[in-house]
Amino acid sequence: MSPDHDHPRPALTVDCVVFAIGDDGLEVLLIERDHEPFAGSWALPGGFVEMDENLESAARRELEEETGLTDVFLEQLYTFGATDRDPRGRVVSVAYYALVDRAHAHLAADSDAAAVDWHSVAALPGLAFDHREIVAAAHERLRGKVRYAPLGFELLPRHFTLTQLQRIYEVILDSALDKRNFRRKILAMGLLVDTGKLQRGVAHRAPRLYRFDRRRYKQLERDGFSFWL
Amino acid sequence: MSPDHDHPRPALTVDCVVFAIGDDGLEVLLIERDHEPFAGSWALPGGFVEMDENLESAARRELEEETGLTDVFLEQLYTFGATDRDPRGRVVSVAYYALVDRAHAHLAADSDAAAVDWHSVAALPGLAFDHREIVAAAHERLRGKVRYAPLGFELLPRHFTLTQLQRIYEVILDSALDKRNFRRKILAMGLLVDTGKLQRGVAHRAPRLYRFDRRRYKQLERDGFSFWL
DNA sequence: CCGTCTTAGTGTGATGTCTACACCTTGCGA
DNA sequence: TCGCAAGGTGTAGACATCACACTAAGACGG
Repeated sequence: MSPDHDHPRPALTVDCVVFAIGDDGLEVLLIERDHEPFAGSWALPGGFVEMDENLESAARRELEEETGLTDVFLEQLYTFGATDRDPRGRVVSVAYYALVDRAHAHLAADSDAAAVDWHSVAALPGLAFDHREIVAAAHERLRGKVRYAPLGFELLPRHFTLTQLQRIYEVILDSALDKRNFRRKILAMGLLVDTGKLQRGVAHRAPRLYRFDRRRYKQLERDGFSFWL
Repeated sequence: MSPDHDHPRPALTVDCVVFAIGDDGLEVLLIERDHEPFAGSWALPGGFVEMDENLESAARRELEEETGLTDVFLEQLYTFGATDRDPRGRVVSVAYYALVDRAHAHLAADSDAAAVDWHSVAALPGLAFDHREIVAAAHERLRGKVRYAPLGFELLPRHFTLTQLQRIYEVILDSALDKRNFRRKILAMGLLVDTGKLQRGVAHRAPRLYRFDRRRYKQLERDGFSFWL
């Protein structure tokens, strides 16, 4: 029994805005489209939702198929449904954004795409569909949410230095932060654990490595604590 | 040319969580369903998206058809797509939340609904589909966002007293606020204009009426100001 | 092995923000 | 005109934020 058997339905897709921090600041993962429409253009990884999978599963599946990425931080962003956003007809797209550690994200282009690559958010190429608008919405969400949710850690490896973490915030918030104030504040939250290890192989004094204590964060959150940078 | 002509599509609906402040605190507008599934249950106003309307238009249309409400503050909340959320088959729903002034919202039940009425969020009846989950998500969004966006004003008439405004925040944040501190802070933002009028017909000293200066807010926002309560 | 280079790591004082708190004023209605 | 109920107002102490500069340690090259 169909809910509206005599009723035409929009097609439903998911799209993923994958962010990472690179040498050029904030970057987004794009694929080069192989097929029409917009063959040859860069676009967000994504595709049609299957009938037997929920939306987040569809986003994760498409992401893995088109870029090789798995086990990433992924959160629903917004649903885009302008009637003219796809030249093929009515297509509504549920957009997600993901955060990954660029250095540890090993990419694998898929048959549907000619290429997969990182692009600086500050200098995007022309994008297919309304994908530029989707990236802009994701960027804004990231800027807003990074201050009150522990998102920064998702862009780093499990063990990281405070300087690396500070750089994440400086890139996302697009402003310089004071080293001493930053360290004091972030350590005062009690969410970072000193692993006791030092970063090796750098041509200067070796910095301490920390990790984010997710368990403790969830605990504190339940008790009414809120992350604030 | 269909984007996926041989591909089955989920049905697509919109649902609206309409909030207002009533005597019992935060309230939500529900309709009593006339038809199966869930005939007789309370549910959120909503319905199927037409092929030639965008998502927000669909939400506004359904809201007007089922409750009579027009010109409300409306913002997209989240898209719910669990495969089993509708017993009729695969239905994905884009949820919106709306804020209205309960005193000035004149309701008109529609043919699709046996009744339309306000219900305290603290004591909801059993709801159809996953609508309880949707209300919970909307409630959480409202609690979070009311602190950094000027949403409170949407729940009041154009002209309001500071005590009315304070009550809005107390109800939503579920905590008592200090009168002097609240007034100082909210007036310091420079977003309220004293209309020069007084509220009449109350059995005590007549309070001043203010209005929210939307134009000035947009101006300040562009200049990097951010609302904060 | 010594010097140089580069980033790590650390404390304080001044300034602004937040919090807690109590009383007089005003308008209405009895 | 008296009582009632909410309106409207200031200050001091605690706390958080900001600006700011030097020494420490490790790597590398000569």
